[in-house]
Amino acid sequence: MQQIDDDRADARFHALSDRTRRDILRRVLVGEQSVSSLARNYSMSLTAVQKHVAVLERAGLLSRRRSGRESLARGDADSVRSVAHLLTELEAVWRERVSHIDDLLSAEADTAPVDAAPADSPHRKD
Amino acid sequence: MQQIDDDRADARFHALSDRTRRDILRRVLVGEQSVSSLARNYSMSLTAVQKHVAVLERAGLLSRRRSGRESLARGDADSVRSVAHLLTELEAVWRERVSHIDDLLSAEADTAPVDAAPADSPHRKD
DNA sequence: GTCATCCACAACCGACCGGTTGTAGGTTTG
DNA sequence: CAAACCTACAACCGGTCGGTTGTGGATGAC
Repeated sequence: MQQIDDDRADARFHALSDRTRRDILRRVLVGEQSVSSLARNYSMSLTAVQKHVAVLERAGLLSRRRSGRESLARGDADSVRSVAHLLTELEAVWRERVSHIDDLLSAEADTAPVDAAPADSPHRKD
Repeated sequence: MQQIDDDRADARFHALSDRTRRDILRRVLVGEQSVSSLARNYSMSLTAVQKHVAVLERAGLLSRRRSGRESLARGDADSVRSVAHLLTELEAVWRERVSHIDDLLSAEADTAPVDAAPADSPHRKD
């Protein structure tokens, strides 16, 4: 279960670690695009673009639907948001550390006499 | 210049695409850790952890400082935030598309008589 | 000084990545 | 129908990745 979350996170970050894939994702977030129309933007083979789209699809960052002979890709804004959320949680760990330091400081202030300035009003004499 | 931004984004997403590296980053965001103390948390060689730390350092997600015989790693919350910002920008592209659709809809509403239901109240007779 | 600890670096290995070419099948279009 | 187009997939190739072992050099503890 946790394993699967990690798998998904691995896949999403990996999918985002290529500039061509990020560009493709940007385009399909704006609107549905066929694989060939996407491929026309890049100086690589159609097969290469197909593979990039497949990587993004496996990561859940886009979905595809078949319309006649073409396969239309649409970006999934929710999954992009969920990756951003992972990073926010990471950064939150850091913020908690800061608040923990605050706790230590106020504990210090508790044990110390009230006259001792609690480190955020350093030299009031100025 | 744009190239360098892409290089950096590639490196950061790549660094984040491994669960061990994400865990290391979590730990060094809480507080400085030596490479060996980090390595004790994982069932892999010290050299492997060294390499993971090096990848995170090259991506700018952590920095190191030498203290005696040990090398202490500290997470860089700003760089984590900057990656989150990239994703927010991506998602913003999607939101702009939505607002563009809103524009189209209101333009339609302008040209159509007010009585014509604007496609989101399909059959009121029900 | 001796010994344990921490780190760096090189070499190697199997697996995966990003890209190519080639082949083939389904769908429009004329 | 034939021709053009869009996609799928297999096979291959050089390079990178994640991991290992081995060697060696600083630094700290006794």
